[in-house]
Amino acid sequence: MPKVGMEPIRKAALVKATILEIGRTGSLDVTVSQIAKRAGMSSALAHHYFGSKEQIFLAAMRHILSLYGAEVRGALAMAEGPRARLTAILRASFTAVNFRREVIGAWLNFYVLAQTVPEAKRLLRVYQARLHTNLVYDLRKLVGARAEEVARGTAAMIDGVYIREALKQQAMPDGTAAAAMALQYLTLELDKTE
Amino acid sequence: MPKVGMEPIRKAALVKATILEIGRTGSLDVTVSQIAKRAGMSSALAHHYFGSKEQIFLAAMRHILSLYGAEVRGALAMAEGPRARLTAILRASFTAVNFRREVIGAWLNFYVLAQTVPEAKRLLRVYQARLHTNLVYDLRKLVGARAEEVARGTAAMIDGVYIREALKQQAMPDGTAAAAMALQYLTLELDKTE
Amino acid sequence: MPKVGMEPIRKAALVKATILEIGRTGSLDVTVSQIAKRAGMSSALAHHYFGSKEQIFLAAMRHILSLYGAEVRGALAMAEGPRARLTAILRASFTAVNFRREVIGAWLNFYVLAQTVPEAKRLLRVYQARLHTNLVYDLRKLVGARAEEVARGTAAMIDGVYIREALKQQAMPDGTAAAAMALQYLTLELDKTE
Amino acid sequence: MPKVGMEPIRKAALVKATILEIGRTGSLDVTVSQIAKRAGMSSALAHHYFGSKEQIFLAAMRHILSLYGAEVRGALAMAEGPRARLTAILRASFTAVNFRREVIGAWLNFYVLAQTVPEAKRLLRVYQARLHTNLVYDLRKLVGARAEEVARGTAAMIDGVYIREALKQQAMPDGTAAAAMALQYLTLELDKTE
DNA sequence: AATGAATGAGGATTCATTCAT
DNA sequence: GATGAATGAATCCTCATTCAT
Repeated sequence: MPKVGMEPIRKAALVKATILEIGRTGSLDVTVSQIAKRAGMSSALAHHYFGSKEQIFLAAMRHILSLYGAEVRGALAMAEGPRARLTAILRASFTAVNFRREVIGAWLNFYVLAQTVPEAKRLLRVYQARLHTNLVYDLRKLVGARAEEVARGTAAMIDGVYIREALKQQAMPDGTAAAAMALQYLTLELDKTE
Repeated sequence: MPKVGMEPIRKAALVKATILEIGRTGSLDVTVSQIAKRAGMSSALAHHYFGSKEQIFLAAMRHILSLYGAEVRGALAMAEGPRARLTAILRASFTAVNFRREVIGAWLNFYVLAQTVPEAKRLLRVYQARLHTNLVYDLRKLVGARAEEVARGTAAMIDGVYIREALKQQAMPDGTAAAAMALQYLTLELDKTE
Repeated sequence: MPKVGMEPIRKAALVKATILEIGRTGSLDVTVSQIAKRAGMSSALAHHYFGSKEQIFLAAMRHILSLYGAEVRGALAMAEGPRARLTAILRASFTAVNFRREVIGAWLNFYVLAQTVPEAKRLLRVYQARLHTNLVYDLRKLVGARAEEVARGTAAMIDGVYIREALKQQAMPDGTAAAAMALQYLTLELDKTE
Repeated sequence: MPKVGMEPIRKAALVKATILEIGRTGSLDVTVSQIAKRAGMSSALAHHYFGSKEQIFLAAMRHILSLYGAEVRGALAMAEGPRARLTAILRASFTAVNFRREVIGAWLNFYVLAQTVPEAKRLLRVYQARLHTNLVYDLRKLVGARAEEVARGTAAMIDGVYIREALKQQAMPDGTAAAAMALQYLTLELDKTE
């Protein structure tokens, strides 16, 4: 039996290792060798699969963004009514899957990567656009014309909570508390207009 | 008598150049040579005055943080009453001096630097602590026990607005709009309790 | 299957090149690039295998010391009786393998290296201790209580002859004459007590 | 009053500082700045007086060699008879002035310098030649034809004792013991022929 | 006389990337 | 598929030396 189907396994291992390494060091100054080592292979193989370091980073970004997207979709599927849906989106943003030490560190660095690498910027904008659309969709029903504005505020709050968590560097981020902070803002906006 | 007194001039030029370069490239991957060149001197001289690249970065951070501090102090000096003071703090956060393209890019990267360099983390924490104290001081009078919570929310909002601006990369950041977004949150909190 | 097993070959080539370069220039101010070039590879590869310049130097030292050790052991294996053994040790010290231009130059510089690099000092002390032990072992039988003293004198004489040879810088060191000088001292000591 | 006559003072201070620094670090990798700082002046001034680092080193060498020469001359002046004179020369070699920590370290490094800098080699050869002449002069009367040979052996012994002391790096070198070791060899040679 | 200012040249080290096997 | 081998390019940093004052 030929060793087929290794590609997705290897790639997944590299993506995971990349996030861990970026999260661990808190910086993009991670070498391909470090990543490959943690993924249990040679750096040459990493290049073989991804072509370049930049592509490895982008794959890691896509992974995190898709994890996030999945979490949000899952949460939305169970929520009934605009308010519940909005709450679900926010909660999903601070789930244990997303609001982990490494992921938070990676997140911050992806913002930096986006300053340099166009594709990274594009990815981040896609994420922002989706979040915005999702928020506006339900906000429209609750705050009408102010939906856009409130959506922007909410998104800013989410990012702000993330970035501040990155600085705390405590062992275990408290997703619940973080979600509460973001929810607090949203609630104020909603209750004001209701 | 030797040519004398260049040190502060050179250092200031380097700090300025550092912020410009970090802002321009949107990353800490800036070489000392680039910085020195932009500051109109050799990289050797940059090292002579600062000792290391890290120290150059830290000096740039200190500069930005002190600019920010000055702006806040200046605004506070003219404000009467807690509400006006809180508004002043927020407005100061998005003044033309602080909310410039380069500075925003630098800000983001300083958060990254703080993940690696202890002194950078310390500086950022000092900034956060000061902001927190300032906010709580006036919030106490307006929202009482919830002061701490609201202060944290406000700070998160400020950081969130900054980080999102970094991604826009438009020619001229709109400080007024940014301030408005942060103020909106604060207003909601204040009006709720009043 | 990758090209494999180059490490020992490369390392050996680098060690040899290091000794040659130090011997040629008569100083430790040799660049890794020079060494690597002479060894037929890039300086990056030299670092890859040794990690640092210091490690390259230490490897070269170990090589020379082990050559010396082997020479002494070989000579001792064929010698019968304490006097013959002592003579063998001295002769081995000035064998063609050891008493070469480059090796003499390297030797001197290793003494300098030992002033700065602890591991180098340790290596040199190990060499001295072994020589001392070897000498004392046989001297004890011939001069009894004075063995320690005579051993120290002999060792000093060996080092002295080496250092003076370094200054001559003639094309071909005369190992026989050098050995004779050291033997002369030893003979005097032995004959005096006999 | 103009500040005249500073030159010899400055030069002397630099020479002293050079020996101290070389002795302290045990290597020639001493910067002009370090030397100048220890001598209480700027590195620019050091260059002003000596022209180059190499010249500073050479001046330091000359100083040490002349100290040594003076010590020997002084000792010879008081000695009566060939045997006493020879003893005096050896004793002078390990006087407190010469056999100091820094001076020993400097000595070793001057041998290294001599490998690179022709003038340094010349100086060292002059020293060796003088010592040789001095020794032979008196040895001739005591051992006749063997004078040359014994002189070379004695000189080697002196250098050997120095180099080994450099490795000990103990706080206070024991000049008396060192002298005794060299004298022991000489005595053997003399007593053998007498 | 004296020094702060300034730099060019160089050197150790790192790393993404390529290649032969 | 997989990796050890190999390197060019880059970067930080140091330092002897020069210069203007």
